[in-house]
Amino acid sequence: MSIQIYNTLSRSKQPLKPLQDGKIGMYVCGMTVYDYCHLGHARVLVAFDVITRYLRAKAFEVNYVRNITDIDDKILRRATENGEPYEALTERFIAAMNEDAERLGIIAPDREPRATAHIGDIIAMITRLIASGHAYQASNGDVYYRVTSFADYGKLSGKKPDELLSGARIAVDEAKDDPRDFALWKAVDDGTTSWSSPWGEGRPGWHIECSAMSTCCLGETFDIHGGGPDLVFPHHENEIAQSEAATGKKYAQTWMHAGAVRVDNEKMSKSLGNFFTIREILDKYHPEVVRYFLISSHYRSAINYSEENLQIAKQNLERFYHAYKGLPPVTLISYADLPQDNDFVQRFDAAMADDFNVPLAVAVLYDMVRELNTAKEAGNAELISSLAQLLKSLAAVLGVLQLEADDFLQSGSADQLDEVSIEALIAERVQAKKDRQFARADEIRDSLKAQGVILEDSREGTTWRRD
RNA sequence: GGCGCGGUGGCAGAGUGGUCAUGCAGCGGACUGCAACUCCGUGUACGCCGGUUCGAUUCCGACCCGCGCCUCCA
Repeated sequence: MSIQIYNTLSRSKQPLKPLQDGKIGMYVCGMTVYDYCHLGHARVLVAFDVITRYLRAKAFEVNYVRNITDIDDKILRRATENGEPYEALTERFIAAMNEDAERLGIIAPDREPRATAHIGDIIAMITRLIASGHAYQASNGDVYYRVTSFADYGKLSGKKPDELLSGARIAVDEAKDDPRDFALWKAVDDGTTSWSSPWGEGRPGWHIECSAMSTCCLGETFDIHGGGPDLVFPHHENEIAQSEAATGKKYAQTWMHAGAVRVDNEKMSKSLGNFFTIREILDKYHPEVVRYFLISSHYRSAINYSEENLQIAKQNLERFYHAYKGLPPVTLISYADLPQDNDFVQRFDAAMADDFNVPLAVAVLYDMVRELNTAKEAGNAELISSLAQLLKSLAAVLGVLQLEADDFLQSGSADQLDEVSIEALIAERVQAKKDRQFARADEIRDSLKAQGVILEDSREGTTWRRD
């Protein structure tokens, strides 16, 4: 069965047809590193992580490139505010980003090009655009892209150039020939944040770096270009204009965009100031809870951040990890080696092949959990073992459910009641129960519960988890 | 104003022209000393109004509402 992917360019699902058999080049717009990543960034990271995992599971050789924008007006402004060199600022936030990504279980991209390391490629592309009449140097020294020179301008975002002109929100810049034109090169000469170019000292505009880096890493035409929902226009539209005008070839085959993260039904964004950083959420929730929350809706639909929804994600994961309790060790099976005639495998794969329908794939996992729990009650060792192995192997494609049950269920912060004390109280309660002193036993259980520890009795003994 | 996306049971969230999503919560039962966990059972859900159809939540049209982009943002 072929994999169907929704393409923003065509506004429809299309079968994935790699340019080269078995290989996929994918470029995803990454971070501008002047602040901590927020949950919206996490959404994009997780979405394309799952996509990459699935494509690799299906034996595609994925070359995943995710850039880092490390030179930009916002970076420079923040560095000035802090009174530090901009490189110190960007290095710090790159490190923070890597830390956040790792905690969320994101597999590192194959390449992480930085804008400042590709100034030569950027200059080369701008030179090409000027030579072909798609760009010009203005009187202020800036180099601009001439939007009217590209007939297909607007094809990604569905905008018409004429309507952009009538919109009152485009600032009229005297230096530009046309208000719709955008900067490829900004003329500045401060000795520290500028580079030499045929047009004098300066630094690149925002959009050109991605055209240059993607072409550099993946070629002039490649398979998938992804990013956040607010990049469709103008960023990705401008990338297409630059790249296709420069090369005369189709740029990306498929454009994929993640859905927005909202707070109180409003988009979470820096400009609105209503964002939550990944690390502050991770202070309150286990990383897998955050990851699960982010994949529990389809990657293209909007999700709403709320404490309640995170809490529900936590409860959902608890159900999964409960099923793992008391299981024999599980060895993962690679996706290709899974039993292809198995109903769960087929349903899971069909869901994922249909534009990465993770919520539907997760529903399959729930069906497996029920069957696993039933097998556990029946004591069917063979079935238990095979279901557990299948469940964990499929979940690996989503990057969840890879921990040991207690590592998830008993995880908590340092200020909570320690394990030794909990175990001691459990031992005391076991004795009380044996002595049929149920009042004392219940007292211990209630006391632990008040401290966030839930006890569960079973034939095999008493286990605990944190609430 | 232009362009686009969406409105599914208490909540979250898939999906389909005609018996099931799934999870959480609720209710009933089993299990339990009592719970928790688990299992079984349980809901006249598809914004509104028309149209097409033997039959529409699913297709078509109008309307209402929400959201996004059009300016830096993932």
